[in-house]
Amino acid sequence: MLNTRARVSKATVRRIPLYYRAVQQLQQQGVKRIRSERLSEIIHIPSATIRRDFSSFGELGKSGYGYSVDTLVDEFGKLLEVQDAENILLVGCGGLGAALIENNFRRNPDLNITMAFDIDSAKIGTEIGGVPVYDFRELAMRVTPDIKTAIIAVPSSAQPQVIPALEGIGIDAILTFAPQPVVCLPTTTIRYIDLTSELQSLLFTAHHQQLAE
Amino acid sequence: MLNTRARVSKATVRRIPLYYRAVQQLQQQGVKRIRSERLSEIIHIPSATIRRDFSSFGELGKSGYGYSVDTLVDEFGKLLEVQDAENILLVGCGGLGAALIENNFRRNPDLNITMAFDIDSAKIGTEIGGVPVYDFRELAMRVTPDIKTAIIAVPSSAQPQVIPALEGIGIDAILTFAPQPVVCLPTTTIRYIDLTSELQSLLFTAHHQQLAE
DNA sequence: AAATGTTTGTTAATCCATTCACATAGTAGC
DNA sequence: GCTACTATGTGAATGGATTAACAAACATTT
Repeated sequence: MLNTRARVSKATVRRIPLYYRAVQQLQQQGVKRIRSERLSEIIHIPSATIRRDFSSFGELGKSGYGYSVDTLVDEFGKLLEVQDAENILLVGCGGLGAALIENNFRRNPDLNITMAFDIDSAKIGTEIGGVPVYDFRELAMRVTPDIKTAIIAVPSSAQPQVIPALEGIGIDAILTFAPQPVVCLPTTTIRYIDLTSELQSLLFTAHHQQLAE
Repeated sequence: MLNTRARVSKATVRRIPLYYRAVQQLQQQGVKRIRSERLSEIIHIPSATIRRDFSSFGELGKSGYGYSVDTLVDEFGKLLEVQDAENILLVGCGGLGAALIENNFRRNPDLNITMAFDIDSAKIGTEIGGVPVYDFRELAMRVTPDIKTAIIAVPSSAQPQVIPALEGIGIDAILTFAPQPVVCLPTTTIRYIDLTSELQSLLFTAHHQQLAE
């Protein structure tokens, strides 16, 4: 069923989670079939974009019918590998880090923060939302080999020390909230979430919108 | 000095905060001039992109010299309007909301969360990091007219009630952590930060990278 | 002041993504 | 089974952003 390795564009990859979430909701509502036109209304992505995205994963739909919701849930689930849980470690148990642990992607049982690290001795040895907090200097000792993914919530200044340490223990996917751009191995996939930048560029757009309107 | 309203692309807008942060740091280090080539090494954006972005705000540089760091700090500061403080309200004082308030964009004195709202009576009336928490049902009563910006950190299911209420009191810029897409007024600028999607698409890329490599 | 070297700003080329529009293939009704 | 619909998947057109490459502008040195 999977397409002959048609290249999946980066823009499409960023939309997979949105598709997955939407079709999951439809499935829960008992909806059995969905047209691209109708899905477009729900998630606010043009129907042509939806059809092109979907077609890059194979011929998921049927002409004159639409898509089977169950099929879509299966296919996107496979793409996102939701069947086997992804264990994740988190570095930096300040306000943001602690909030992320508490939350722990509760809606997605396949995403688990299983351990956390900090250098603050007041936090080391404690638990946050059931997740143990270890000394970051014991990283290599504490980490289990199934963990390939890390979330970084440390101050920007500390990040340059954190990344190489993570790469040293086999982490190859990093989500970081420290905006400081950083050099990492070519095998490491890194993504930045920069809250200040998001807010500033949002404000820029909002304040300059009157010109466009 | 400002260019004759050359259109600023969306991609450029998203980079302004990065530029601003970088040139601020250079200024603090006492650096007086910077070439696009050198700046490129620092922020990992190609020098051609930097020059094109900068030129959309006017002729900021000088051939054979580069850019004056002070000039850049001034210009980007003006673009981001950092001189007058932006007061922000936050809705939803759960783990994430509380962490955002505690943090309160401390590095950027012009960004201030000045009040917060929740519907949990245990939180109403308290303070978080010096910011008062009010009853969301008193939104119209409590909000001051200088506030045009809101951050939403409520569960997705609650968001459809929150947005119209905010628009009703004059909010026109919204940053939300609830991924549920939502209809809002054409005058409202909204931006989503979807942590689960970011993580899922990161993992997709990381897991499928071996094919590309 | 002339010559040499440097770096911008921009034109042109390229790349990537979105959108249009429709032939094709399947559905639904009779 | 035949006819009338319907919605996909995709070639072609468009649009937006990035990158290459270089003429023009300025700095610096002699």
